[in-house]
Amino acid sequence: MAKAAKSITPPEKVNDETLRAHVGYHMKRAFNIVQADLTLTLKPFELRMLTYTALALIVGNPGLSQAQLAQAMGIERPNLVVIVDELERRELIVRDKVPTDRRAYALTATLAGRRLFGKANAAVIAHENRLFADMDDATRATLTDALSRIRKQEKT
Amino acid sequence: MAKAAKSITPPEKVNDETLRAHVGYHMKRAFNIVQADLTLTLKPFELRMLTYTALALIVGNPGLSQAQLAQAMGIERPNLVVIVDELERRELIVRDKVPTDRRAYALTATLAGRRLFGKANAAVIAHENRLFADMDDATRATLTDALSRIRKQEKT
DNA sequence: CATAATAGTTATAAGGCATATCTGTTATTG
DNA sequence: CAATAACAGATATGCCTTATAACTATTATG
Repeated sequence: MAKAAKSITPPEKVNDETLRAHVGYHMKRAFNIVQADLTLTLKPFELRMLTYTALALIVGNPGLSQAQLAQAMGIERPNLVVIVDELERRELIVRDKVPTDRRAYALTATLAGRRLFGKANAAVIAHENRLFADMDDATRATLTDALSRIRKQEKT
Repeated sequence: MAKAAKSITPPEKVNDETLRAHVGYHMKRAFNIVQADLTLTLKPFELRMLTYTALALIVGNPGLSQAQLAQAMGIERPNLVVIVDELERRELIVRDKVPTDRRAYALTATLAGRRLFGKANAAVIAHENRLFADMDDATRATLTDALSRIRKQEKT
């Protein structure tokens, strides 16, 4: 009974029974933790989740257009612009003109970009191994599979 | 081959193999979908995820203080103020003075608040059943359990 | 060719979240 | 017990994420 002290009004422990009945509640709580840890993990590389994700997709899809990238990231084009701006300014990627379509840019990672991504990605893998340390591979696979099966509903 | 059209540069389908190796990536994608659907679900009640959550916790913990609520929701006190303001303005909750501690407020849901929450919560349950329709109860339990086992790491 | 559609951009706004700071109030402690 | 620390709530402020509207330049279409 360390510091029982002065319990203001009702319970010391807040009852969240109603919310715990919802899967989405657990998803949010878990993701908050993962996200916070990921932010710390990426900080040494001066990357945020969004810039890391964009860089990952550009590295894995050389020549990608901004519209494709925005679509893949599930964000709107205007919001992607500043992300691509930042990666370009840091010379991690280049915006090349597409000869066959002068409206579009072909995004490609530079050598520095690929190198930084390699290091950042290794850190992210370590971060995940740390966070999911007490979760065996089978459970981890089940978790991943269950999550990836959640899909948008068709609007009948 | 419906609309193959004019494939700008590289693939039609963006390769996110690297990202798919991370559980957090699947968590974010899945949560985005759940969150978007939840927003639509709560709209008829003029609730957002945060106001719904706050209301749920106040209904389930009558007399809760704002500090306790903020801590339970994992947000900072200043951000809770506006949420509680909104619920109070809509007369879904009341801020009662705590006689034993004149600094604190005891939050309690009004009858209208409890009624609205009842309806909203039923809608949220329906929303989850819809989203997780193709997931059997065992998988759903495994998912919930795996998610709730993700914990903040001790900073050795 | 006129019009629509597309790629990228700019401007703008709203929501979510954090920090610093302030006012009262309560707790601690020398 | 008076001085100080700690706490509850509130205000101000700023950053990040995301969305929409509207603009330019270019390409596609009827």
